[in-house]
Amino acid sequence: MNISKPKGTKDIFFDEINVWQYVEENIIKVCKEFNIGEIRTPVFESTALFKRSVGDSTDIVNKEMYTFEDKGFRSITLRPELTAGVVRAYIENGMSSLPSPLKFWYRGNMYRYERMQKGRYREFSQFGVEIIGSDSNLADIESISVAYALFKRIGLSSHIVISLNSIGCTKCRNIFIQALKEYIKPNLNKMCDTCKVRFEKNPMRMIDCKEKGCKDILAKAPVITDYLCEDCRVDFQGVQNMLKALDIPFVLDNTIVRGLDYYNKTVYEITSKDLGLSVGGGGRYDGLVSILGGVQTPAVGFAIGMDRVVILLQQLGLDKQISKKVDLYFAIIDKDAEVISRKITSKLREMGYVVDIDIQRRSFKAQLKYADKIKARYVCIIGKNEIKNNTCIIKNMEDGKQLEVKLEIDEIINRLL
RNA sequence: GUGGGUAUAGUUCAGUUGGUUAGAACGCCAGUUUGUGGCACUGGAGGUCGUGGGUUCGAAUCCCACUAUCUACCCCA
Repeated sequence: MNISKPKGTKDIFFDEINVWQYVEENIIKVCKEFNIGEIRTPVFESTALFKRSVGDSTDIVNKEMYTFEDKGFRSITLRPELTAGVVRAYIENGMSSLPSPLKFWYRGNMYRYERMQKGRYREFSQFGVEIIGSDSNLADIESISVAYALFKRIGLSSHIVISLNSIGCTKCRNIFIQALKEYIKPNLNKMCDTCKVRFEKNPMRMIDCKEKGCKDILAKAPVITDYLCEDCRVDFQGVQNMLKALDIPFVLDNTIVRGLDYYNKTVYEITSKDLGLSVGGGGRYDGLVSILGGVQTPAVGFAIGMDRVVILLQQLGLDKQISKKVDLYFAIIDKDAEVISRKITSKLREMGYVVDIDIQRRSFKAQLKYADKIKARYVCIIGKNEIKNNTCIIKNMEDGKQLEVKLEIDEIINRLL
């Protein structure tokens, strides 16, 4: 083998794929319960879509996109996130004329050209929900509820923290930015280089700078929540009250500003204490639909990093509980049993049992050994004697006890517990 | 983009001051008498020593570059 997978990608199989499927199955269940429909959009989109939506000054657009020119000289980008694609689809398919609000969920691979690290890949998978058309904070609540319901369903709700903040509307945010800049200005030369650039281009992003010097200066900086206009303040307070009433735990964190430009009002990040990593985030993006050429439409959404959720499940040992088992393995010791055992096998499979069968004509001993290795709960043995008597032997692999029964579906099923 | 570590069998790793045919454990396959798994014993398969250069009579071992990987930044999911 001299060809290996591209940097930042991975192969998923065996135990790990079980964990992925476990999460995906629960996503489908939860979304169905919330009456959220799935949407699938292209893996690649026009580069302009992300430049306009995610924002020119963001790291994603500046240095992380997989962008290339196709044979028709179009600039194409592998999606680094999916909100932009969903909103594009919303506009392009005239969904504004559909009953509002619309709720979509998605699951797919995203691509960002980044240096690899724990839980960070160049091809990674996100699950997300977008609610388009409601300007009420009940929509914010709904989206947070979905995220929380999923974590609860997969047994992680006590391992995550929802950090909440409001970054206001355009009006009050601009007043805040003025105040922030005035405070920073005298100390600007002490700040890091990226902050100096952000001071001009995207002052909000200075707030979550991790640089020590910047942190010290920002510790006493004005706080966005003090500058919210009456509307935004009431809206944000309403979100908090509602979450409390619904017993969805959260903490307030005014350093959360999100790395994408399209957010406003309530934003949040979901982090794992065990991993020390963000596993998801979201918020309101009332301006995005109009930025992309649609009529002004309010919207909220979030995305969860599936890779990190899977890592979290594995790290907590929850993955072992969801490993899949084989109900019944057919050990065939006689050629005359090959057809009949296969007929029974397919009937059992149609009934939903997980059934495996020898496909190698190996020795009986080897077949039992194999059944043991794939963790078969029972083995059905059919050899010369059994064929002659029209019977089979059902062996319980846990206690080793076995019983001869008639070679009939019902008889076999009765032995499987 | 920046800093540090690592790279030998499917996996986890040994490999002496550079010296014949590169090892172990686990895993895999098979056998230990004819139809019974886990335990034990025996045997077998499996390695361009990450890639390419260089030093040397001789390189898994020393030097350089590249690549991959892990980790901390940056940022995020």
